[in-house]
Amino acid sequence: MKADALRGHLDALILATLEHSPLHGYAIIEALAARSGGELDLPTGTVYPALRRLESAGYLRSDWSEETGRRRRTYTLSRAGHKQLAAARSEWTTFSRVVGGLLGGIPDAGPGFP
Amino acid sequence: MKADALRGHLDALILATLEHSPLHGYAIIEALAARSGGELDLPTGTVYPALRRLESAGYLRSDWSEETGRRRRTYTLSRAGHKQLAAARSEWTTFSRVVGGLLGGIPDAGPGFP
DNA sequence: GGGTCGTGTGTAGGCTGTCTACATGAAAGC
DNA sequence: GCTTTCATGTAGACAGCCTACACACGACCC
Repeated sequence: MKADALRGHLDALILATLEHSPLHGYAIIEALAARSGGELDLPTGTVYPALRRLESAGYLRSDWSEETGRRRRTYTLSRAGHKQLAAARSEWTTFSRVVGGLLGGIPDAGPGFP
Repeated sequence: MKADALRGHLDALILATLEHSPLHGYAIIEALAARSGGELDLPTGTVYPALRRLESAGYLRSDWSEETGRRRRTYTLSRAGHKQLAAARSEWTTFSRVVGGLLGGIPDAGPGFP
């Protein structure tokens, strides 16, 4: 699945990924891939700018760590981020109901199947 | 709801709207508003370019009519359009399953809770 | 006769967010 | 030593939706 289809929903996915535990960028990509059953494979050039965007919007905080000898920037959901995630969930519910209704929708009125 | 969130799904909605009967642009906007329960209110500057895009992609055909004294361009779903709609439905199913799954989320599964 | 509202189609230019491609560097494995 | 994996990041291209505007005709009211 292309991230292109996510337009406007990627932020929510990232926030949701960080909901239970802080992660660094690379791990976020892996987590999304794992939790989607391999369906999502986001390029780094998509995720890193998104993280900086979310941080500058105040939804994430970041801290550098070097424990493993590798420098990692670990992102944590802020209070505003939690709030934003809740809002995003609600928006998604509306969105998927509307689109699903329109696409799946309208029990037929058309010529039938056998 | 903003059409901005539709990024990449608008085409599918338009095709679905035309599935059962041909409509002209203005009527498509009204139909989408009605069938979404007023949730969708697309600006003409979004829909008309989309229609031309879909036509030049071969998914729609258009015919001018002037019955009421008003010139209308009525769009009809082509065979390729029907096929595309089916593909879009299938994509939507995957997409909403994945995003819904990630957002609604997985009861944790995170390593290391105390 | 003039103003305004609803219907109807369309273009121009801007903005946002994703894409591809590239650059950098350290650790792990061969 | 060399390649792969982990890890972060930037630059520029591109698609698609946005706002704002322009045009035209009918109906209605004053």
